[in-house]
Amino acid sequence: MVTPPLSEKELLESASEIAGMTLQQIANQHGLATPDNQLHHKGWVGQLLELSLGATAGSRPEPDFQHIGIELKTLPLNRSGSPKESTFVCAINLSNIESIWEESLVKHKLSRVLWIPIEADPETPLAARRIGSAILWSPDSDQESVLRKDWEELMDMISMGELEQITAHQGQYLQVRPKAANTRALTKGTDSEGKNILTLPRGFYLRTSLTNHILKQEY
DNA sequence: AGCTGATCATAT
DNA sequence: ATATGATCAGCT
Repeated sequence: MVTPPLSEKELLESASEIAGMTLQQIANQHGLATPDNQLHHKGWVGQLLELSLGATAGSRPEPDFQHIGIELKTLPLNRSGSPKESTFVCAINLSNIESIWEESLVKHKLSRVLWIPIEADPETPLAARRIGSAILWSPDSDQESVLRKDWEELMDMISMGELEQITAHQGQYLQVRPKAANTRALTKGTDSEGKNILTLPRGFYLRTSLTNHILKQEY
């Protein structure tokens, strides 16, 4: 049982200690078996890192390191060392639509993030993948203005009942995509005539164009 | 090869 | 169903 970090400094020290280690080494420290692949274990790497760094939130809607206000995100890298996947931020509440960026869940979630790069070339077995150097990030003013513009455009459409017209092609850094168990999953929403409907749950995701900048900024 | 739309596991 | 953690896989 890893104790939660009491300060930002403690968290960064812990992250520094695991940099360079393999996922197998971390799993061994916690008596866990490494799955052969991630098809049925898509969240395994993220949960392993939560354990290793003493995150406390579990599945509660709170920052991973609540009292120091930091969110933990793993960042899978391809063989070129660039982000391989988009990053899920949060689900969109379609029955209580946010309208103010400053008060939005997206802004709060992204206010302070500890990114942990992880090797994720499919040719490298999961157990052998190495952990990279952590990056403690907050959006700079340029990044935040793009995020805000994307969020406002997308939320405007949602508030107009135009969710079904939104595609993942929209947004420079933020995009809207399904966030559901499958296409049969439903949540409450509103159509363009203001009528209540059931629709596919959606979430906000960060494009790799942003996470790639965050990675490169460090060098 | 990168991207979008679809999907997987677990806890509450 | 919604929150957490994400990656899969077919299409362009």
